[in-house]
Amino acid sequence: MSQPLLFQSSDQATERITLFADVILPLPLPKLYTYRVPFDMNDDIFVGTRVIVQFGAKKILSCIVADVHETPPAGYQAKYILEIIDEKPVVTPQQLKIFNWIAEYYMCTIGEVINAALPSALKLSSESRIQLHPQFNAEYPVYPLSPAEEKIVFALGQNKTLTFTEVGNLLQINHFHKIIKSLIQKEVIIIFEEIADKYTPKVVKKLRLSPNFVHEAEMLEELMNQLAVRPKQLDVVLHYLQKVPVHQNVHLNEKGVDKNILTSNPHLSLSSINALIKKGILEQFETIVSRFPVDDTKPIPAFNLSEHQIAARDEILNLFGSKDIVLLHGITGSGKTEVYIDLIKKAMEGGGQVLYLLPEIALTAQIVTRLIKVFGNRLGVYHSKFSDNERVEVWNGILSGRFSVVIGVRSAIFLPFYNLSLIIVDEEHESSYKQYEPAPRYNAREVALMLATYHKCKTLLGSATPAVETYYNAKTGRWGLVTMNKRFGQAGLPDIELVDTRRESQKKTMHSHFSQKLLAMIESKLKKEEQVILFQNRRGYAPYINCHDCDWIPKCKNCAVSLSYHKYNRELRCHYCGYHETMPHECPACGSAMIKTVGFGTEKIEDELKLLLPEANIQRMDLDTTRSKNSYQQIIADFEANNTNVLVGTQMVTKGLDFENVSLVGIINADSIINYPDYRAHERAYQMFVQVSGRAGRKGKKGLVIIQTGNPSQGIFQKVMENDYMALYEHEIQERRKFNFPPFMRVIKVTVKHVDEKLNEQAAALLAKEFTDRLPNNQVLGPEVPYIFKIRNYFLSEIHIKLDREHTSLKSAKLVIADAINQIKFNKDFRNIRVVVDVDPV
DNA sequence: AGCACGCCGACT
DNA sequence: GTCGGCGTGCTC
Repeated sequence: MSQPLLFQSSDQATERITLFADVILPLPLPKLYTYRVPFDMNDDIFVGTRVIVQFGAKKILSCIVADVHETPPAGYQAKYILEIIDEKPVVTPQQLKIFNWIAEYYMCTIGEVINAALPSALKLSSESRIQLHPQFNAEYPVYPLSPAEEKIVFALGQNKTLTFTEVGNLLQINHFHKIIKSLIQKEVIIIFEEIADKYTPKVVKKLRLSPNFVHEAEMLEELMNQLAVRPKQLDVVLHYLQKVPVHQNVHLNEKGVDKNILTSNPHLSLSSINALIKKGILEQFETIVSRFPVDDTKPIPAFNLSEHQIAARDEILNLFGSKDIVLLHGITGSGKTEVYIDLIKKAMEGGGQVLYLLPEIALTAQIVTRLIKVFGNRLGVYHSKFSDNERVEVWNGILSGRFSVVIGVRSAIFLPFYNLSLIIVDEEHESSYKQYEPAPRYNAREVALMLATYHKCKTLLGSATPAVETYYNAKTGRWGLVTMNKRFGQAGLPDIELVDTRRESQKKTMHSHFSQKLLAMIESKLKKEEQVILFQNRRGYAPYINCHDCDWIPKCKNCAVSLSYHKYNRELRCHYCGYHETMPHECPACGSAMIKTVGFGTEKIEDELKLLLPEANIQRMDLDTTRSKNSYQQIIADFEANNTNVLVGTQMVTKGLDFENVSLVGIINADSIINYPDYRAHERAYQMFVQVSGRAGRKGKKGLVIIQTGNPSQGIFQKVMENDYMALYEHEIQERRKFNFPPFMRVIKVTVKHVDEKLNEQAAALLAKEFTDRLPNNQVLGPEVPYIFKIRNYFLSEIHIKLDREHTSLKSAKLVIADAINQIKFNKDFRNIRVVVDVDPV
């Protein structure tokens, strides 16, 4: 790693060079801002450190130093940097390069990238607070105060300072701004900005013997004699000495013992412990500890790779000799994870860092536990459900070299690696690697590849069902390709059976959403005490409800969608903006009580199955049941412990989980997965079917998959049942070529939003025309009104630009697009349009 | 992104 | 006649 630039050595400090720093503010601003470095900070300012500046009239913010130079800005007076937060950079030079690349490639600002990249505890921002005016005398106010003002003055007397939100809570009203204004005028209070450090280290209370008793052996002995009359206290000291053998090594006493080890011991009395502290025999102190417990005792256990795994690993290593990127195409259950682990070990032996990316829903406790067993405390985990303090510790742990492997979700690509030697992108085809809202709309897989080129390291992409673009690159020889098509262990691939729900409906053998066949199989598996997973790719109870008499359908008032019915709280809810209302008892349009639900989600499946199989223990796992960290763990633990017989869920049940006792997987409604208006619909459906099927029958037992569909003759099922990825790929790549989709063209989606439908339409049409005129060698499609044409009261139009790389440079095309968008805002009718650019949308 | 300045409707 | 709505423009 290159060292942070020292711009001036301390012995030259007397020369008083005037320095300026260009900083990146964590805001969507198009450029950097230049601040002046106070002379006394000249020796401490480095690229990548955080500094505190005032931005605007009052806001105080932390930002990242991107450059330090001696060029005074022209045309304005630079403000001074107020403070330098970090002694050493928290952002590495490689990161700044990558961040700039992301901003350019995904057409957003560097500030937006920084904002997404830094854990929020590293982003400090001031908050306005009020306190009493130093000259204010509560006994003799100069001006009379209103009751509300009195209340604030009283609270300030107690609390010294208040934030605006605290004032709001205190007065129980929203319009408190004028009250504050009035208090300032009356010179009762003053406003100031306070910036608080958000990262709080974890502190534990510890106990040790007072130094008096350990310096000399006699003292300790004497203490024991003294305590002979206090057997309970003696007991505590003896326990302490057992944990900390001070008599063997005096220096052990310094580190003491965790207080709760003594206090939580049921054989020791709390009051005796406190008495010893009071008497000064024990001394209490605090230390800062890691949130990731250090455990050096675990050796890296050896495990044996199978013949096929060794072959795959060697092939990958061999290909890395000539290629920087290798695709590992391994069927579900072929044991890709062990290959990854082996490669990670090898990379670590060379002293490099490793990044192992997984999609959010695949980063489960199961995989983490497995990796901890191998890598112990050298493994950092970066997950969105982690607290901010934990994220900061991972961030710092990488900077300090404590962690050399990180397993993480897409945002882990932002971490401050300085010496990557391997990146693994598992489930490479997953669309959740792409962030859609807010900017940066990046794809972590693509950023990972760029990260690898900056670090000159290798990338391994892994999937059972690679994205068509990825496979194309591998097949054409640009990237390496390694295939694993044997399942690890004895188990073969599961049997897959189709059930024609349309025919069963005609025969009247459907039990609501369950075919005769599926229901019978569930019952038979449960009888054998085996477990079942049911997959339904839609949460809630029903996607909409409908009045039987007048056809009324409740719609969201902010979005062009019908409201989904959630039964557990009798609520109608919009999945786009969160708007919700209670489920009406009768139709508000005609008064009829005949309201029926249409379609179904996981909640309804769970509900109906409980009626059909009252004996079975059924659990549901979807976004609604896993909102909190523990609920997710609980559902998994219950299923693992066999307390649950049937698990009903969305995509969440399909990834990262291995359950040994699952012998049946049911896909309730395959058609809802296939019939999607998108060029990737088939690819995605195939990936999902294969992924779900992979949950059936691991470890020796052959599993069964039942797919329910109203149209079993569709070609995709044949490919799924025969596990024929190649057929899927060949079909898809031809379609892509024929209709000019990636990888043959680059797609940029431009969405125009406006509260006024007409203006939105006009602006989009104008923009599309501008694109067409200025990008003559490329295809501009639209504007089109999307299926959901209004979200959060904004009307939408979409323009798709397909860039032909043969004729246009991506870079210049993006400049043209950005310029056209800026141009259109000069027209004052269109000043209020919002334009969202999505590069490589998924 | 905030925040301040600035011009048009419903209240004392 | 004022308060206060949020449109618009700026922040080194």
